[in-house]
Amino acid sequence: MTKATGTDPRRTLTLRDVSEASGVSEMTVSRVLRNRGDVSATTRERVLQAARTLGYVPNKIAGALASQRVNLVGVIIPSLSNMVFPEVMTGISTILDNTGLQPVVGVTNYLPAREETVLYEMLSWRPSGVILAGLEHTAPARAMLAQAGIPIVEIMDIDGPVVDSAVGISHRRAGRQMAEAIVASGYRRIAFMGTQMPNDFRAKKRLEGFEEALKRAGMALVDREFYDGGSALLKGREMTAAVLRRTPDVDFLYYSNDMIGAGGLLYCLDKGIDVPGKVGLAGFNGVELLDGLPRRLATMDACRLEIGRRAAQIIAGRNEHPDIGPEVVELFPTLQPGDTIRQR
Amino acid sequence: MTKATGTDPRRTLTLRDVSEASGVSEMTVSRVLRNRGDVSATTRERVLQAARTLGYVPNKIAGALASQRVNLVGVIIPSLSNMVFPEVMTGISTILDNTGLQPVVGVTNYLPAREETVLYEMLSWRPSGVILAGLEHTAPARAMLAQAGIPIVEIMDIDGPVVDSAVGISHRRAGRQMAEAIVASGYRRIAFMGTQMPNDFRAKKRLEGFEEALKRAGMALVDREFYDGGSALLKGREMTAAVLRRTPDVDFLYYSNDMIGAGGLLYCLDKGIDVPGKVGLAGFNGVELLDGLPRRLATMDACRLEIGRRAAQIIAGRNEHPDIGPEVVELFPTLQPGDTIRQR
DNA sequence: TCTGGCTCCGTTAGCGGTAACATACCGTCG
DNA sequence: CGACGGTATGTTACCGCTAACGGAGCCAGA
Repeated sequence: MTKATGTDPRRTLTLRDVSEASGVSEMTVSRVLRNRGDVSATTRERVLQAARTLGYVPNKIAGALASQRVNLVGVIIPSLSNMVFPEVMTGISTILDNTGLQPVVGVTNYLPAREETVLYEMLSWRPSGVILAGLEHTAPARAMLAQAGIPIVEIMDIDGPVVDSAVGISHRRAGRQMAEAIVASGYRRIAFMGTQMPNDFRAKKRLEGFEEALKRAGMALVDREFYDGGSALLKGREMTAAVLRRTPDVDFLYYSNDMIGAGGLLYCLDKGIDVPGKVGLAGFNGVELLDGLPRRLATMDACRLEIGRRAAQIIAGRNEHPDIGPEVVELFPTLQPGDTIRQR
Repeated sequence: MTKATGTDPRRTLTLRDVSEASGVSEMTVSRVLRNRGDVSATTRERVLQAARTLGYVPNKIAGALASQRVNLVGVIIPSLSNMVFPEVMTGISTILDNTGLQPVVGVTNYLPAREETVLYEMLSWRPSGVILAGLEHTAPARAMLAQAGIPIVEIMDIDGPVVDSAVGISHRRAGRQMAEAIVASGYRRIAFMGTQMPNDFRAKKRLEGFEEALKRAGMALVDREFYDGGSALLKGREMTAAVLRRTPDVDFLYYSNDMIGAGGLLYCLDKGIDVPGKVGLAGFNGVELLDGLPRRLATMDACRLEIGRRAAQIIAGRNEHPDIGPEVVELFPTLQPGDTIRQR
């Protein structure tokens, strides 16, 4: 920012410039621009006129410092390329748009250390609240959250201890439910495919729940395959090919997300495999993409939009009424059997 | 933020708290925490120790106001659900990560009025630079950009007048190139499918370029179909079905983006249509998704990652050396014929 | 006429940092 | 031994805005 001397026309404008141009005090200008306090209609008009012709843009930095109020909400998510998170963002935005609050996104790439850094950066802007994905954080991050003195909402997951508020689903239960549905449909030789990522705790919990339910039914996974990086759709194809080759008598393929599931589905259809007769498939998430596939993949909706909305509501509510306490909201995903689990 | 009286342990900490805890002046603490100026190793250690145990998080609002420096870069994009933009974001992040600058995202939903609002909000935080998609802005937005006195980079498109700097491709040329390739492969009855969105100027320019090249070859589109909203993959199927029904002798389907193109491809394969023999297909963008499809859709890479990188480089460079002037960078997308244009 | 209560607007004192300058302390060298 | 330069720290004056309060002007009612 060029800081200029004297009458440089490109010097950044301040309230004082507007106040001089309109012949009132800075305070009155401030009041007009914030619609706060009583100002006569004529003065208001004169000030607005001056501000417009000058092209004045208020300095929120100074405003925030003086008022101790920052209309930002930090949102910390693992990734933007997952589609899941943009959708959560949409949910958050729809609510925040009516509140004067504004989301600011930070991305961690599933790295806890990065989450810590991003959180630190965000908190240093003194936001009105923080929404962050997951329950697993580094110890310093946890300490910062506890100290921050602002509403914190952990989203997506509720299987674990919560710092303050939380909105999410039980991934463990989701995995269990899917396993139960699969077993109930008569499938017996079940394989799993998913991401390698050690820090995708939610995928891990789903798998745990899944295996737990299998065990309870006296069964276990007959094969498993992991990937990391690359085009999920392609990886889904490749992993499916690998599993079918290695374990030809497999009769169900459970994918940790819909994208690789879709790849697997396309592969099976390519190969002329009878789906869901010979092999059943299921994914997780209910991504929009699935609607366009030749067959609807069985999946579970992760309530992403609703999670975003509820989280934003908690922040907005506690911002208005600071005496509201923390809250933990569990949402319940619905199983959508689609066309890739046989009905009995 | 709870503002507290007296010795409330949850009062937000300030430099003063750290300075008292470590027995030095606030200024010294400030120096330590910013790694600036000379501080003896012992004091430094003592200060850091105090800051850590207190859990002090600096207040960037105050810092920014005092130093007239804000390490934020505003990034304004039309949408997060397009995949194109997350990828641009990735490009931006990789560069900014090494500079101490931090991206802040704003989303416009392809609404010019919303872009204006978002821009105003961003500028009111006095960022070090702004990156925004497209060359089309409202008059007030354009005025704000011109006034801001910070580096501005318009990205994605270079077909038009630039406010300051720009990095992008010529969508008109891209459309033209694709048309030429299609015509050269012997296709003659070509249909177009794309979004309805009146504010997706880049898609519009591609179509213009496309039609222009057709015209030059003595041809014209034989059919066209638009959609808006919904699952792009599904819409691609539906539109393709509609076009094939309405214009059975069509021999090429040009899609404004790869997602609907993929839907169209899946539809054609479902129906057993000979691709690319009887009908050829092409999209635009080169999304990762395509790698997993049964056949590779012809497309053009829009250089998204590189656009993000170059834009960020411009901001970072001009931030370091304010005397560097504006710059317009044209990138050249490459046509990837894939398997859906017949080779001759 | 005076009081009280409005409406409208100005003054003052920060918010929590940092730039720029001042200062204390030390060793070195002419 | 005093002037000098470098290092390590403190002091002062803001940055641009807003909370809180104060005061002028005006009208109604006693």
